[in-house]
Amino acid sequence: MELRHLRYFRAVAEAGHITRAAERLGIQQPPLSLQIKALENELGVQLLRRLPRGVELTEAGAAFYEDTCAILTDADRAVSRVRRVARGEAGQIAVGYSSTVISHPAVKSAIRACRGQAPEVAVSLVEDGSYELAGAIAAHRLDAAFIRTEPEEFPELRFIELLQEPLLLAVPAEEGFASAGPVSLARAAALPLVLYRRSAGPKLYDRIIAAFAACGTPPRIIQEAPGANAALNLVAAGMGSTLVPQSLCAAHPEAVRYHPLAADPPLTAPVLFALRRSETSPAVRRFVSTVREVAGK
Amino acid sequence: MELRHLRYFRAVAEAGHITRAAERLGIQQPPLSLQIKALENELGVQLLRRLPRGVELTEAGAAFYEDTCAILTDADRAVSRVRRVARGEAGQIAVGYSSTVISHPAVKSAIRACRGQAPEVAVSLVEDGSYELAGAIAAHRLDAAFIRTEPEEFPELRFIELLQEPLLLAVPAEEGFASAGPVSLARAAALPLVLYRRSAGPKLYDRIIAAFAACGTPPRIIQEAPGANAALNLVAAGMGSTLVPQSLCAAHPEAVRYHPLAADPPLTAPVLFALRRSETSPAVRRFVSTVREVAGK
DNA sequence: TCCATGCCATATCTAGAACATATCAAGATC
DNA sequence: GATCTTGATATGTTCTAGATATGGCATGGA
Repeated sequence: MELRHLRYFRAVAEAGHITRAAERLGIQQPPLSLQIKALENELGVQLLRRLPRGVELTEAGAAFYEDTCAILTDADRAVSRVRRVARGEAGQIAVGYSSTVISHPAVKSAIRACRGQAPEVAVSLVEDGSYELAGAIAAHRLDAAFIRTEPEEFPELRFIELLQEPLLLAVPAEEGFASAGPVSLARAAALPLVLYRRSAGPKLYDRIIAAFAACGTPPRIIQEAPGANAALNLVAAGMGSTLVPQSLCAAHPEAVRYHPLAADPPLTAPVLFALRRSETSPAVRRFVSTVREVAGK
Repeated sequence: MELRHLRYFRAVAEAGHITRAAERLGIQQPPLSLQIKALENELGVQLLRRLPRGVELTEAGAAFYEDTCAILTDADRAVSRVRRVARGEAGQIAVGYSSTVISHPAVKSAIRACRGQAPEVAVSLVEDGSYELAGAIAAHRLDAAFIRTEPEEFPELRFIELLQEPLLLAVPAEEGFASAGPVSLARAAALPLVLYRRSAGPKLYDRIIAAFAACGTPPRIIQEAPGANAALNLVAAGMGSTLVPQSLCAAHPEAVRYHPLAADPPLTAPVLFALRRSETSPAVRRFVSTVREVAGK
């Protein structure tokens, strides 16, 4: 049995005439009669009652007509679906993010843009640390990720810098400076600092330490936190101050005050986009190009 | 696109090798390669990545593989279903019954036997009067019916007498005879009678009247009821006595006493099975033969 | 009663497609 | 670098879908 038999049978069932169905199908009547008979033979079932005028479905034929229509529409749907998947308009992608990037408006709008452009792509989001995310991408558990720090150990991955955002000084509200204006590194160094631990992002960590050192005011680090969000929580609790990427400034609006940092060169934290160099999935490639487009990179 | 392409693609996807899939399919490798390529061309989508060892599915190929399997199993199911329908093992039938036959054990067991033999046949049951049921069968709204009276006006229908059951005398409990034994027609004639109206079943009605007349004791009919069940309700209310088919003797066990009728020849009511002479549906034909088998007719 | 009409079935032919055989090419493995 | 594995290509053969021509049968009108 082939789809041709089903297409022919459907046409005959709907026309009620073999001759008329043949016209609609663009073939002649005898081959259509033969094909229908071949189908009946293979099934071992009479599908049509031949009447003096036209044909009508038997009980079995009526049941088979239902299934025939379902199969043919499923086949059509499968064809259009595979084409959409090949164009990256359907499918599924798994995207990771580290906790300090998801609040950045550019990241949010990138993900929103993807959903808008390819609503049939199911995007699943996973939060984890930069290193873990990179490993998951290399192991094909994820397809891409927004991270802060570029791990060195993954030559098969590519990292695209989407943006640099300034670091802010986050101070407990009750100890805040009078003005909301910029604060110099020297003044910041006078505050007791909570900082995330170096292993969570050594490059930025070293840049911060070096910046303080450059203006002759080594910072006073009184507490280490596992990450920037944890450090912010400690600030909110009044334990000290810290430096966080600007996009976190919506956190703890009551308990924490955020001040721009006056530093030269400015202290900034990057948002990186990680993906496999040899990516084949059309949905992922489409996602990647949308993200780069939105970020202008 | 034909089912052949889908069968071939499924085999290749599952084997991961074109050559090995060709073996399983019982064809040679070159035509299989060509068929797969033809499928890819028609879809305009690359389904396979050709590797040094075998092939693997692309994203689009994986999506298409899912749909392919669904379509192929649907096609197989459609084939087996149409065969079951043709054998009368699946489908749907609409059966009618008049109110006084459904309680007969032979009717119940006939319907139960059909459900047991062809559980995939959906049986819908409709209650109505004998004339209405016959009309519905002739109009193809029903397929068959269990009735009491054979209407004359339907030459296209066949009526099979499944059984004859004796009539019982139903008497209000407080007026019952002392013994549970048979009651002669003459004694019954002394009671005030409730009888269903003649139009509901003229043949049996006339037989009853004639039987009374034959022993010289015309009955005293004090009330007419639309049918036997309604008459029984009146008996239960103490309005009088009536004659009902034996299978109704489970009704009103507290309020009504049932006595066999001593009459020669015995007064009996038939159960008829009505169906179209030109029935084509295999499910209905199967139902009919099961009913006749169970009834021994 | 006869003929015209409409529609499906049968017989036969042809062109195209599916499949087989033989061979090649590319990458992997030793 | 030789060999093996595996898919691609080239070419011939078989089978079958479809075309053409014709027959059969029932219906409807003259």
